[in-house]
Amino acid sequence: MTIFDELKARGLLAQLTDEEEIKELINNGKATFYIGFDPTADSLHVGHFMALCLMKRLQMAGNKPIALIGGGTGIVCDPSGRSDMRTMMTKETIEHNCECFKKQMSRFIDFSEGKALMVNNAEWLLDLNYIEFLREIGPHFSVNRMLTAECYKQRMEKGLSFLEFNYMLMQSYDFYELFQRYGCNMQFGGDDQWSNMLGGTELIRRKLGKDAYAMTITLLLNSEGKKMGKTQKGAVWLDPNKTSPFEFYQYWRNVADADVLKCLRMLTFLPLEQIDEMDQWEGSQLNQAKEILAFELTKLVHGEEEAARAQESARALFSSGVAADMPTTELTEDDFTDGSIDMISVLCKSGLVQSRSEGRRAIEQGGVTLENEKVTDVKAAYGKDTFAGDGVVVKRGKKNFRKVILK
RNA sequence: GGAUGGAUUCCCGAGUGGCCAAAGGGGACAGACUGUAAAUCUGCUGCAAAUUGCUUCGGUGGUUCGAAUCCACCUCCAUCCA
Repeated sequence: MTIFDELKARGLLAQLTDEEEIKELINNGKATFYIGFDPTADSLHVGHFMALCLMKRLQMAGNKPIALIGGGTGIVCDPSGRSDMRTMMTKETIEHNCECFKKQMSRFIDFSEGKALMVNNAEWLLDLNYIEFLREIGPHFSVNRMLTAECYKQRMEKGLSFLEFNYMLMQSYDFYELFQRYGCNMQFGGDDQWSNMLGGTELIRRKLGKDAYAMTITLLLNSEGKKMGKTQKGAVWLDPNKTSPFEFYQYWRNVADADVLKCLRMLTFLPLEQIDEMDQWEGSQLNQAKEILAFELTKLVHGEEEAARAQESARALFSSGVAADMPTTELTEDDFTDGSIDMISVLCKSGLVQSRSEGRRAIEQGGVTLENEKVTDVKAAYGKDTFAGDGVVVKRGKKNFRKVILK
């Protein structure tokens, strides 16, 4: 199976400028392609993960990836797919974020011996001269055309600043620069980037009379049509300090039935035949598929050892309610008044609840257990001996565990 | 620069002097049912020393016994005109 057919079979491809040409290029390892990453946070998240996988897949097929970090574009905001304006970040923050991105990406992509490149568009964007830019690039963009682009259309309702409006020009200019500097002939990106990407290929054609290609990756949406990789706490990060391997594992372990197969296809490197086989599974058997998904992804991001640990913890927690390896909170002598501590304080200390009110509520609703015993009294209090030795397991709801131990 | 409309709790959105910690919906959280899924049902959703008290309706000041609500100024947003 060629790389192109595989990408297609995995459902990764959304829109392409020229299917035949692109097929030819990537199947023969002749593509030098880039994907842009906006440094909006100090860690990559699941949304970027798919792009990284794609880069890896194409690299394995002999193509050369360029990871473009938006150190320059990050200063303005991309209006695509968002309904309000992003808050502006300081240059220092952006630089810091770029550094973090670099480290994380090196884990996935082989940057040795020029097999891949990482560049920052701050290099050429920051020193641009406004008048020159207008003169060189401005004439090639029609405002009328731009306004018909879906991403701007939506923002016309809510308001769109000139700053954001320029994002397309900058992204197009990036492609133009990369084409000239590194012979970059293809751009990949999220499906919401389509119009920005087309801007680039057109700019190259108009300025240089050469062909360049663009291809978008299907956005990873769940069955409800929402972007995956988001939780109420925010994004699911690839940085283990921001999202622990266990939480990361649990996120995938808990995806809806309807989404498992799609995730397996799009995100893992498991052979398609194996995935097709799982497609036959039904009902509770799908639970196994979820375990596989969670394990595979955790392995890719955090390594096999961490993945195995997360899996073991999860299995133990959900079967017996105890696991060797789980988040632990240490209590000190000071936490005890008159030799005891009340349950609500324990919940707060362990971070299982945000406030005492929330803790009270959780107990009232029967959502709190200590060593698998339901806590029914809001005022329940415990002595030091309860937490001595190996400590106790405190549970809030079904999926929030914490070991609490006396130091 | 001018005119008009607007800013309410995580989000949408009602409230136009006291009965307002603020309707309704969404989301989140907890319980039941399950398979760590979905759907459904129930509860719950500012904080705390918890039948009470404290802080919150863009910001600052004012009127009033009493303000999310009235007045003044300011900030931001949208629409129209230039």
